[in-house]
Amino acid sequence: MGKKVIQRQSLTEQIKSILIDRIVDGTLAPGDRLKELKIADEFGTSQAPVREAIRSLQALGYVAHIPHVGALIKTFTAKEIEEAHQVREALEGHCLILANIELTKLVDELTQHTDTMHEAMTKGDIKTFSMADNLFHRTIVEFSGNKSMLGIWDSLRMQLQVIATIGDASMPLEKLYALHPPIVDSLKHQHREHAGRFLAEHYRQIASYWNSSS
Amino acid sequence: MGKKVIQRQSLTEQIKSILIDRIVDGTLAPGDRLKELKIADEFGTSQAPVREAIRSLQALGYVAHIPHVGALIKTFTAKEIEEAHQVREALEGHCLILANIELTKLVDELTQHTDTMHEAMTKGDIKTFSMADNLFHRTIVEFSGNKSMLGIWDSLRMQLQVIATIGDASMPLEKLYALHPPIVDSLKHQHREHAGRFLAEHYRQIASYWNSSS
DNA sequence: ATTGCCAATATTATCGATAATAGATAAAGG
DNA sequence: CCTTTATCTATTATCGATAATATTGGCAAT
Repeated sequence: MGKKVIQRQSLTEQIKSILIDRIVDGTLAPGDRLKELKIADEFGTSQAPVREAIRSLQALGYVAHIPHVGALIKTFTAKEIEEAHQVREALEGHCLILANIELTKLVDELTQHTDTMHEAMTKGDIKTFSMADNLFHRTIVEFSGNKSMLGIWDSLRMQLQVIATIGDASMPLEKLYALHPPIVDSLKHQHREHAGRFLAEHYRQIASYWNSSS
Repeated sequence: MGKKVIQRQSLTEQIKSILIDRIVDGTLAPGDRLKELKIADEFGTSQAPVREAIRSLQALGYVAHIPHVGALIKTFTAKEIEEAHQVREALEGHCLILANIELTKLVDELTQHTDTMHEAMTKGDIKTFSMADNLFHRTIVEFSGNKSMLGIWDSLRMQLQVIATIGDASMPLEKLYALHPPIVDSLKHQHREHAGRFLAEHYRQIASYWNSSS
């Protein structure tokens, strides 16, 4: 005990997390410009820590920095979004088919998520559904035990968040839901190749919906 | 007369590329510490642009930043290196099997690289061999047309460079070379699934060598 | 109206200096 | 002799101010 409970976080870190919160919750929308002095003024700091915080955001893929112009919250083209989907498909597919994982436990956890999705679907609760959907796929990568891969998977959140929030581009929950149980069932029977194929089908469907509405 | 050769690159950018060069060519070795004022002094600038350049390096995965301590050139654990391999395998595998690519052209280019590898092998030119090997795999991802994926693939260069330079941990060139033609041949016969399997085998072999020597 | 230029303004990039912090070293106490 | 605490030092973190650059809006010429 007696350790300093007050973990003093650097200004940069504090500013960074506040800005991330704002980006994630939409207070700062894609295309918005982050003005260093304005933010510095708001937090009562100098320009330096704000500048650093913004650089960190750039590293995390939240903003794009243009010299002598500043940082803009990233906007993604339809192509970039599709590309991100493909990357996730590649990573998840590899984990399903080749990674060294405990299938039984994975099936248990995935089942939980499909259950949640099903419940949210009947209630029409899009937000909960999206979260469970997201967790479903993340869990697959998580179970591979490959932290680097999970980090990369996570780093694509910005690109794919768009779809989750802009509802009209996503398919009906029923269709979306239906793509998941086959994956779990295949795994339940140790048919990892099959699971991989269903996963590919899952992403193919999403892509076609996405393309038809963009 | 014309204007001076306008120095359109910011100090930050200039410092950044110099530091990257030094990291890549080994002048700055893993574990080395980057001292802001020392570097600033060397370049005759203030601390600020150096600091920013270092932040960029962090974003690119070259250094790890520890608060109030500074930036250290990244060192990777055996596990992280293995993880990076798996990520590349996942991405390349996806491109081979599922991406929409021009197989004929890909085969052409891959053949060029295997030829280069073969020649370097007979000469015992490890460096050229490594470069061709690297290009071989990069080409697979490049042909998918997925820029985001290629960016991620590239971002793993640091983790895998270690193996290329530390020769003793890599397998004999002959063995390493032999893993590539089967992939090209499968593609030549449109057997993309086969190619994928040979790719997996390729990475499996490398992993086992890596493990036995670490 | 449309284009190109220039001044005015807003904003980033850089500076030099100071404050805060971690790590090393020396001093004090058992 | 060892442990703990205080002091010193090297380095990062932050500051306020200035320089460099982009953007905006007005004005003139066509």
